[in-house]
Amino acid sequence: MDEKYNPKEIEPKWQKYWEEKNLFKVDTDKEKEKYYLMEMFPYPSGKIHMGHVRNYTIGDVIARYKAMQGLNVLHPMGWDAFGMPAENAAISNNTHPAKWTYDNIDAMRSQLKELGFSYDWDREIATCLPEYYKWEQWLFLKMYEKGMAYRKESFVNWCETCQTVLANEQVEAGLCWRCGKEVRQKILWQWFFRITDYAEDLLACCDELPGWPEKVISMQKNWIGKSIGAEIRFPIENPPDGVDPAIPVFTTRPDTVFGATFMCLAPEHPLVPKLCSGTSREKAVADFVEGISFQDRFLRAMENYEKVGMFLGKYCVNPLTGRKIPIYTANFALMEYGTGAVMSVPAHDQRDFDFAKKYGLDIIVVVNPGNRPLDGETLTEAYVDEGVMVNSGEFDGMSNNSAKDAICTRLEKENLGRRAVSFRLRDWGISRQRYWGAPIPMIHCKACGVVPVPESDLPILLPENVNLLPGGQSPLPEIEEFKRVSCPGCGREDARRETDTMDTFVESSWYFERYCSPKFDQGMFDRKDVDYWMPVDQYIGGVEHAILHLLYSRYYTRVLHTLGMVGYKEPFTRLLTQGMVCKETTSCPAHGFLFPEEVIRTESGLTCSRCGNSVAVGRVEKMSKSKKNVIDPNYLLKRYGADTTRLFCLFAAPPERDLEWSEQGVDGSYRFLNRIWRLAARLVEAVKDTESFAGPPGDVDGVFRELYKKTHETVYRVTRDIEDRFHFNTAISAVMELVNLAYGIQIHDAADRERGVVRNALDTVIILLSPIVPHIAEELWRIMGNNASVLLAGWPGYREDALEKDELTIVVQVNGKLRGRFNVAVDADDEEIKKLALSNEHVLKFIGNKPVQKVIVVKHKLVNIVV
RNA sequence: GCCUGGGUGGCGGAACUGGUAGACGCAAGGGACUUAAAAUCCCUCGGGGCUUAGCCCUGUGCGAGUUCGAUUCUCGCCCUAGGCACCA
Repeated sequence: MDEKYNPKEIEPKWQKYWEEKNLFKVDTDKEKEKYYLMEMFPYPSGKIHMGHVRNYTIGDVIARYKAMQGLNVLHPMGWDAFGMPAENAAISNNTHPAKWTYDNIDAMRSQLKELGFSYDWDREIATCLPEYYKWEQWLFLKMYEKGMAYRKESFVNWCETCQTVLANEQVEAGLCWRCGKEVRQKILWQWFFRITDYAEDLLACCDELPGWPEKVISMQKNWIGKSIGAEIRFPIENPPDGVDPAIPVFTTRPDTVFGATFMCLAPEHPLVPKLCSGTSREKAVADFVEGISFQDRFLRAMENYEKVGMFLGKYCVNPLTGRKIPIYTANFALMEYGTGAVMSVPAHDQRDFDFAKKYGLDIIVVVNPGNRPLDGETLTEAYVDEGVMVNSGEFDGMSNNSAKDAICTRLEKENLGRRAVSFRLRDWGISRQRYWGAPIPMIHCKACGVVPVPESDLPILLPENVNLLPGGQSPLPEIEEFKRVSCPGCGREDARRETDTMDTFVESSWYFERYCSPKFDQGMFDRKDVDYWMPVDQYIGGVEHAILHLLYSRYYTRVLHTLGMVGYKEPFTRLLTQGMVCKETTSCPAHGFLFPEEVIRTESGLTCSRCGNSVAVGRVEKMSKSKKNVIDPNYLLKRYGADTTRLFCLFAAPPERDLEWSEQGVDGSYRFLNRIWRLAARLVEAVKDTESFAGPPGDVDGVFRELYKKTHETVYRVTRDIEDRFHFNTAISAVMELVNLAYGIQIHDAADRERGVVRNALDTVIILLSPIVPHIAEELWRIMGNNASVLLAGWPGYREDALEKDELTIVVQVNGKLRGRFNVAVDADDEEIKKLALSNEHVLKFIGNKPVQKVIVVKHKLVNIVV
C-alpha cells in the first residue's frame, strides 16, 4: 500500500469503475422497496458552483446510504436547459443557444462525474430537447381543453431588460428576479394556468407536509394568502345607463360595515371612467388615473405609501346604514385583489384613516375597546383590535368577532352580500416573449380565433435557424416559416402560430416524473414507473425556490392528478432546503471587490495582488460572482480532490444552515483523510488476514474492548445522525472520535481476536465514511482485501451489548450544582447509588450539617441531593 | 407592521425526550521529531479567582417564571437573518 494518500490517482480510477460496473443504474422493481432521492437540477450555465457542490453532496450521501441499506434508490440528474442566459450568451458570443447549452451540459456533466456523484446517468434529461418539451406541449393542450389554461389581456409585469413578462412570483421587491432591473406594468395578451382553482387545496395540504421545513410551509401559506370575509354590494346612487346598479367590495371586516364612510376603486377599475363619463370631473379623473399608471409599483412602495385619490363625483349607499357615501379612486386600491373596490372604514383601518384625514372624510367608530369609548373626531389612529360593537344598530353590544358572523347572516338574508374568501395568489402567467423556451402549441386564426395545434402535429419544434436580435427580443415573430401556418380548424392559409414560449418553470414542474421513465415516447411518463417511484421521498435544494418552483410543482402535480394521470397530489414527501454557501468579501480601494486569489497574505496583513494596497475584509455573504467571494470547485478538485471537497461541505455545518467557507477548514478535512490513510497503512498488514471480530464485548479486554465498544457506538451514532436528520457534521465527528481512539492502539503484541477488533474498527470507519468520501473508502476497502465494491458491503448494524457501559459514572449534585462523581457497576440499583452519593466525601462537605430534604435519583445518571 | 428561523468559547459548531455545557474540527500556545523547515505526533485551551497534586465562583442574548435541576419548557424584552407587505 502507498504510504501517501493520493486522491488524484484513486478518484478517477473508482469513478471509472463505478461507471463500467453500472453500479448506479436502477430499474423499477416491485420486489424491492424504492427510495426516490432527487436534488434540484441545475441550469446549465457552464460551470457548477459551490452551491451545487453542497446540494449534490448532501444528496449523494443520502443516496449511497439508502442504497447500502438495501433500498432501490433512484438518484437522477438532468438539466433545466431552457432559459434566457443561453440567449444572452448567444448574442454576445455569436453561438447558437442550443450549442451553448449542450456545450455547458457536457462541461458540467464531467464536473459532476469528477465529484463522484452516484447518478443513474442513463436517466439524464435536458428540458430543451423536443422529446421532453413535446409532452409539455401535449399537457398544455389537455389543460386548454379543460379550461385550465386560458388567454386573457391583462396587466403584466414587464422587464425591459429581459424583454419579457414575469410572473408575480418572479418579481422581487419590484425588481426582476433574474436581472435585478425595474419591472413595469404593461398590458398584454397572455396565457395563464388557472392555479387559483387549486388555491384552497394547495393551502390546506400545506398542513399535510410534515416532512417540509416550517419556513417553506409558512412562505407558501403566506404567498397563497387566504382571507376570509364577505363580499358586500353597495348600490350606486343614480347609476348611469349600462352600469351595474351596485359595486361589490370584498372585506375581511364585515363587522365594520356600519363604519364605512366612503368607497375606493382601483384606478384601473372599469367603473372609474364610466361613473364620471360626461361629467365635469371626467378629465381630471382620467388625468389622475393616467398619472397612477405611470407610477410603477416599486416607486409607489418607495414613496412611503403616500395615499392619493380623487372623488369621482358619484355616491353609493351603505347597504346597512343607508348613508350616502362618496366614491373615490385611490392608488392603494388594487384591481387584482378582491373585486378591485374597497369599502373604507377609517376608524378601523389605518390606510383608510390616513386617507380620510387627508381628504376630510367622516370617521365613525363602530368597534370600541372594552374599557374606553372612542370618538371619531379625536381618534389619532385607526383602532384595529377586537372590541364591542357600537353605532351598529341591532349589533350593538356584541363582540365584534361574533358580529362578523351575525352581519354576514343578515347580508345573506337580505341579499346584500355573501360570505366570501379571497386569495392573494393569482393565476400563473406562463407566456414569455423569448426564443429559448418551449413553444406554446396554439394557432391564431382570423376566422376561428385561438385554435389548439392538433396533437398529431406535436412537438412544435423550436426553429433552429434563427438570428438573435441584439435587443434581446424574441426572433420567433420574425420567422415566417415558423409563424405562418394553416388553421387546423378552417384551413385558412393566413393563420399565425403563437410565438410566445412557456415560462421555464413549467419544465421544472414535472421533470421528477420524467426521470421515472425518461425515454418513454408514448406520453409524458410511463404510468407503471411513476406509480412505483413517485412521490419523491426526499427532495433537496435551495430555499430560494421555496415559493416559485415548489408551488408550481405542487400545482402541476394536482393538474396531472385531476386528469387522472397520477395517483398522488403532493410530489415531494420530504424536503430539505440546504443553507447557502457563504464567504467573507475582500476589497481594495483601487479595484473594488477582489477574488480570493487576488489577495496576498503578508506579515503586515492582506494586500491586493494588483496594486499592493491593503485589503479590507467585509461581511460574510452568500458566494456570488458580483461580490467575487467565490471558490471555484475546479480549484478544490485539483488541489484536494473530490473527497476532501465533499467532506468539508458536510462537516462545516448541518445541511439546513448556512455554510461559511474556510480554507483552513478544508485543510483540516484533507488532514483527516490523510490521517485515516496513515492509520490504514500502519495497520493493514497486521489485520488484513484476520477475521473481523463480531463476538460479545466481554470476550476482549482493555483498550481492545474499549475500541470494540467505541466502534459499535459509532455505528449507532452515525446511523442515527444520518437517518433521523441528515446531520452529517456530527456523524463525521463520531467517526473522528473512533479514528482518534484507534490511532493510539498498539498492535504488535495483540492476539488474533484483538487484531480482529482492530480490523472491525477499520472496516467500520471505511464503511461509515463511504457515502461521504466514496473514493478513499473504496480504495481502502480493496486494500483491506475485499474484492467487491464497498457500495455492496451493506450498512453495518451494532450490537446492543456493545453499547452498554462497563461502568456507569454517576454525577452527584447538591441543590442542583455539580459536586462530585463516582463510578458504579452497571447493575447497581438506585438505593445503592443513593447511599454512595450520600457518603461521597466531597459531597458531604456541601451537605455539611444541613438536613437532607430530598434525594432525586435519575437512573444510571445522576443523584441530586436537596438540603 | 406581520410570519418564520437563529442568538452557546477567538471561530465553525456539539449536547438524544429537562439531568456532567462546550463533543468534533479550526485557530492559538507549548512540547517531541528534524541540521532546519514542512509534514507528523503529544499536551493545553470559556472567563475570573484561590491557600494551585487540587479547589471555588461564574458562564448558553437580557429579565422573570415553572422545576430538586433549564442551553432545553412558559411569559416579556433585545438583537439578527430570511420571507411577505398599500391584499381591503
